[in-house]
Amino acid sequence: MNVGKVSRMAAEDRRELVIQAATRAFARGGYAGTSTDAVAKEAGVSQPYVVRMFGTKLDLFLEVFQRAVGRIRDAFEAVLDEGPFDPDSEDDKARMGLAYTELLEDHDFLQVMMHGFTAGGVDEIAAAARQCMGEVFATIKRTGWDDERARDFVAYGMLLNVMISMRAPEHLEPGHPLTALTTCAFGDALELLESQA
Amino acid sequence: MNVGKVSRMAAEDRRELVIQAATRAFARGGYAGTSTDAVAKEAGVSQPYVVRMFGTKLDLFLEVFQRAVGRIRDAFEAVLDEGPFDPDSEDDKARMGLAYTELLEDHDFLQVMMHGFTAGGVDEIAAAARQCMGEVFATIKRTGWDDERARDFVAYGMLLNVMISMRAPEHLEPGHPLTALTTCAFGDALELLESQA
DNA sequence: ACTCTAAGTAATCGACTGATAACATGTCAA
DNA sequence: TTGACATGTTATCAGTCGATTACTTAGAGT
Repeated sequence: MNVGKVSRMAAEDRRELVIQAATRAFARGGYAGTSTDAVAKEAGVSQPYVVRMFGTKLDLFLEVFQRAVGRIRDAFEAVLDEGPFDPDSEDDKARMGLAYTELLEDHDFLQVMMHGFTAGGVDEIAAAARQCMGEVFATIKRTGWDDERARDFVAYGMLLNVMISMRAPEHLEPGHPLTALTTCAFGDALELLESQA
Repeated sequence: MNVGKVSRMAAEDRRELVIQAATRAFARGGYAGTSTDAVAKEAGVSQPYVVRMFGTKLDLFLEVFQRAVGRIRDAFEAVLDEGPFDPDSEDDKARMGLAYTELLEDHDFLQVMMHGFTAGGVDEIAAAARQCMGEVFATIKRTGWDDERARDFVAYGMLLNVMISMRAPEHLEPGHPLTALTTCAFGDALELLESQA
């Protein structure tokens, strides 16, 4: 009987698969709230295999977290690399915003990112969060924006992250005060989000 | 031998004491990362007593979370209640900002708030987060600001919360990209924060 | 002084957690 | 074909978790 039997796979491919499963799992429960067994079940492998592949649960989370933030940084860098960027152009600013908006489709890694940012109680996670946030800010500064403008851009992104983490776009009750904030914050991107809630 | 013996106390007072201890504990570890025993030790009572006082750990967290957000809402309401508020006045806007800045001294309840906002994986916490965020937004709207201005105000607050959660103000390394963001985001309030790090 | 209620603890439970060790097997090179 | 290594699993463990039960005792009211 080999029902459900997992076919063998190159370790590197399997690792990739587990990281993506872990992203989904950690997105839901955060670092402390997600067991290595939950990750294993999500990935369709055994729990000890997950642990042995990454050493410890903390190492796994750090890898998942750094990838999540890296994906955002890459999206910004792609915009900056695709041609000259005018710091005074509203169009170019919109291009940066759009790059982020497109990422909103995948809730998982945004939530992982927020879990990492708020896990100040675990020293190694907090240190990684500061490092990653610094890198993202450095990338955004490549626009030529001054500190204040870059700061406001990051702040707006944080608002979107928080709203997604509390699943506001999936709960647009008419008349609820939060609905005004949600529609105002997400704008056109809202339809994009509803379709896959 | 009655060393360390806790003197009796009215249940209401003890409850208040446990809630404050729980705020400190949850600020560090979040909901999933904090045991009821950790709360009990912080409060100086036994673990079963903590559980029986609040029913479940979830009920305790919800109470702590709602108090934390309520404290912010109250700070804003105090500004709005102290006299007429001109939505076009930069001074009045600064008064709202200052109300928040003053709260930054207590990291604990800000971190609890962020843990609640990002705990989307626990339905009841996410629902409470949406409710509380909606109330805060409704309060801010009492300024007379339009949605966009209120949204930007909230966004800025979220950035500060995130920076505090990752303990950026305590790690101002010269040359690190994050340092620019931190100094730019906190401004004068930074000295206030360093002194009690 | 006595009693009765409310404040608080000790003991304990089954479930779960991350991690380790031992074992099994598919697959590729020779 | 066969052997050896990489890919996986099963079994297991000590520690921790939230919660329940049963017990203790301080202290207000009479």
